[in-house]
Amino acid sequence: MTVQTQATLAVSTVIFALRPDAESDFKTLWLPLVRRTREPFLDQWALPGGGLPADEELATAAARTLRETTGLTPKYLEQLYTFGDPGRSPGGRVVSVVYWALVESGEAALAVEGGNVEWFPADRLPELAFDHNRIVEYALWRLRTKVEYSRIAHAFLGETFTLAQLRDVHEAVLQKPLDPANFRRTVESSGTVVDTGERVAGARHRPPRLYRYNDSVRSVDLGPLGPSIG
Amino acid sequence: MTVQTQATLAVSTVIFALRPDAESDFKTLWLPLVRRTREPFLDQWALPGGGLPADEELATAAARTLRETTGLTPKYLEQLYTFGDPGRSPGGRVVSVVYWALVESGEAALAVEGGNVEWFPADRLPELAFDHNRIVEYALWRLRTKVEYSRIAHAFLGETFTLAQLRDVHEAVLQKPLDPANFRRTVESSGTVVDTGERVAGARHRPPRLYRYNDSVRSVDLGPLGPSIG
DNA sequence: TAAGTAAAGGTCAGTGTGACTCTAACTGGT
DNA sequence: ACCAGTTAGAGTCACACTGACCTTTACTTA
Repeated sequence: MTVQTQATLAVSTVIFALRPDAESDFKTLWLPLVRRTREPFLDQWALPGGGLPADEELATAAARTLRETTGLTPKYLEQLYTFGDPGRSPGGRVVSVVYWALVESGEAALAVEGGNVEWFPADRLPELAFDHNRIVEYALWRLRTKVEYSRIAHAFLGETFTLAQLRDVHEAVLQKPLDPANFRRTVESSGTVVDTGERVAGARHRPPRLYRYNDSVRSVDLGPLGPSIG
Repeated sequence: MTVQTQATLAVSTVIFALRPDAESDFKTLWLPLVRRTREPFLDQWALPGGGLPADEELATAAARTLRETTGLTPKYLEQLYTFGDPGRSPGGRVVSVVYWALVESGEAALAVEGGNVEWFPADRLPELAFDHNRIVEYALWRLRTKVEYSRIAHAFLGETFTLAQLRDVHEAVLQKPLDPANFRRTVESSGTVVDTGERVAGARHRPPRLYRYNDSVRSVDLGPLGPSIG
């Protein structure tokens, strides 16, 4: 006796990784897309996602469909927006709860590339199915303007990292060079990272310190539920 | 032949207005709640909202249900978050796309108060139906921390306003006093308001200028679609 | 006409940031 | 064994922004 609306509920995920890019001075943001295997938009590229099962939490469904289609496990996952225009999908109406996620480079390399999954640079995408181009556009904007992006940058990195690596992430997201000295000053005084005491060996220069993300400094802009995946 | 999930889709709206408050030095945020007329949570207070009709845009449905139950037409309406925990509603699963809105004081006074609609101060709410307390909490946080809050403050005011009125809004949202001189400097140099050339008559002091919101300076954080109601 | 009040315009000191310089510490090549 | 090259990492300086505070202006009411 539940009221049935005629809309289908789906979840999708925009997930970013960082890759070197011949076209840019910096690393750039890439994202995996999935080729559609049925109508509508047969054979076109689309965001990974799927229908919402009856008893599954939204974020969980997003993470699961992402894992099933691409093999990726994001380090950061947050709700982005819900798209529900009648007419955004030919055929029945689809309301999509879209998540955005970040994955570290090592993990990204393990993705099940080939076949129906392929990585694309975020600012040079093909024409996607549905309104997915607009969705990616918005996710990019959110990533770049997120006040707290300095707190989530480490999601692109491993457990420990050098300040140069962290700076690389920021430069990639913002697509502009950052002064190393100023960057160091800002990050160190913000308290978001902790010196592990260790250093990287085997470099051809002074060995840089290794830092770890400071968990005790919690970000605030994580939605009402916090990040769904740690 | 559409895939039917077993979830019901609904929209709700958290809408704020500004009111004088005996408990506070500043005006405070108030919001209208609706008494439920059926199970679950019969007779408890809840956010205005309703089911999503098959062919209605999400924001439009939010605005319509708000108007139908409270008589309010918001000046600002933006998507807040989508809540979809299985178990957030006893009975069938409900996925709620929640909007948050602002209404100017004059409009707020016209609301169909009494009966099943009543205004409550945002920080002293009764126990609400479903997870609505948490939703209001999050909407409050969004309002207060919104980087662009200076751009939406005028949604509480009429077409023209004095800087003192605008300052009142900011003080109410932030619940702390602001230096009039510094406030003026910041606002004037930001370009968000325009001097109309007119002044308010009949005050018991130097007559203040009337300002108008500068439409050409558009906010950026309006979601992928921009504000749904102008 | 004096008193009271808020608008409106200013000063000043502290803070954070960008641009830049300089030194330290390592490696690889000769 | 030493020099050249490289990056880490510390420091300096000027400038913009902000909070606190002061002064003047313009109006109303008693």
